[in-house]
Amino acid sequence: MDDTLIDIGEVARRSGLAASALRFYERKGLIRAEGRNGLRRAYRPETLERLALISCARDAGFTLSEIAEFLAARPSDERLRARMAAKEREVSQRVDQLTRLRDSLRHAVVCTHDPLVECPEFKQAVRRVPQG
Amino acid sequence: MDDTLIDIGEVARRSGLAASALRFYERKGLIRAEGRNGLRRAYRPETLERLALISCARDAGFTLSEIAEFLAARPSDERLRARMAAKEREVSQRVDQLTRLRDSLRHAVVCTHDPLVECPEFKQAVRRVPQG
DNA sequence: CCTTGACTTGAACCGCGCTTCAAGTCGCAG
DNA sequence: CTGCGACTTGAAGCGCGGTTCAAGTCAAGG
Repeated sequence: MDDTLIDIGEVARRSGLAASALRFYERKGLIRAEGRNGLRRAYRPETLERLALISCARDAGFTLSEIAEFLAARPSDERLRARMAAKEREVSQRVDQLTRLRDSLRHAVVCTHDPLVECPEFKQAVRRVPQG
Repeated sequence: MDDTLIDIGEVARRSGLAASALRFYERKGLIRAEGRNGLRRAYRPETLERLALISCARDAGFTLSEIAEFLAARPSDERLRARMAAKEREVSQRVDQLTRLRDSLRHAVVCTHDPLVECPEFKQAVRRVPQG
């Protein structure tokens, strides 16, 4: 019908996600097909962008239902806005913690402590963050 | 017997982990009790430090078996060292991505786009990273 | 028209990281 | 000695994020 629409195989290929995952996301309300070509789902190309965002958020530790909520966010939803602000603080802390962990790993690669886990420099990763 | 050893209930309380999780970690080889008091596990206080490290790594997205490997690392294990170097690069990328996501969330909190997900500034989160 | 093969469905299954349960053991206070 | 309650075990169960399977549909090419 509309050749600007793409089918699930192509979306899978271009997004790097399995077709089964795309159907799963649809059941969860994260994406939807614009229409059908016979039985086959026909997706708008923008879906790829949306999927990239979904993958990013999922990698960041968001659950799929959180992502679904955030994707539906309207500027008037103050409760959701507050949840996003909370999530922002959470992500900030994760950034700090991951940064320390990265530094520890970086050190581990050249460390001679035996076992590595005993190295005080390595243990930096686990340093208490103020207001943890 | 040895009152420097602490029992599972206290470890649970002080680590914030459930006793069931501690037994689970033991089965997975992540921690071990120094001895037993009757049937009861008796842990060395250093276990708490180790658990903090485990929690940190787990929050960072390491699987429990990865963590077990890394905890056992000896400086002579070159293969493991290489895996840690790889993990370091992975963590670096996650830091970058999370940083972008944090910035997007920060913006989302004050954004007026409707729906939010259409905001170009918000979409920064998903910006392609060179050599992704 | 007929085959091919990518799609469709719902349901069952998976690995991970635990938690819960049932049944039993034991240390310690009274 | 008698509870009590915190511990012990193995096995089963759970929520998440999907994958796999069986059986069926259908579009397009030869």
